[in-house]
Amino acid sequence: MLFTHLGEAIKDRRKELNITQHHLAELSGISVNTLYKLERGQGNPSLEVLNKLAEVLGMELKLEVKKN
Amino acid sequence: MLFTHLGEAIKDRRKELNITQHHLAELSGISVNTLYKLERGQGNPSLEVLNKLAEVLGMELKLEVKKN
DNA sequence: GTGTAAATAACATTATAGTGTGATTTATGA
DNA sequence: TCATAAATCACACTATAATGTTATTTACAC
Repeated sequence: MLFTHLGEAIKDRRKELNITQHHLAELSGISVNTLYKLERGQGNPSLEVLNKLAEVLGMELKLEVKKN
Repeated sequence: MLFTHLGEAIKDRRKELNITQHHLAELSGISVNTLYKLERGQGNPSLEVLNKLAEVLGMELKLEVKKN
């Protein structure tokens, strides 16, 4: 529930690139289980996992001061 | 080494707001140890920890497609 | 509708993040 | 210089992320 947002961003990007969970997991060096849960907003992924996925997906993780 | 970037962003923001590690940890509901390691680029923080900190610091975590 | 691949799911095990405690070191202000 | 607070660090314990295996369900091409 908490991380649906990030999970969907990853899923959308994966679909965009037309690769399967299995394939993305393999390319990123993480397990399908971890990816599957992440995409569904379950679990609490580590920064390492997010970074690995971001790299393969051509994405970047940013931490910025919120603008009003 | 891996996560120096995020760690520094958090440390800088904390300094900006003039609060101590102890205080920020308390406000965020995480331990000082976890925060301390994160700021130093050690460890591998979970998304939950990053989100808790981001909220207190008035920041947001974004995952975006990299632009060239 | 049958066969195949992809996604969803449960579960036990292993690796490790997160915590609490206490000690040491580094600022910092009186 | 002395006292106090903040930051750094080690370490053992607990909670849980990540994995591997297997099974089930869903989607999709033929």
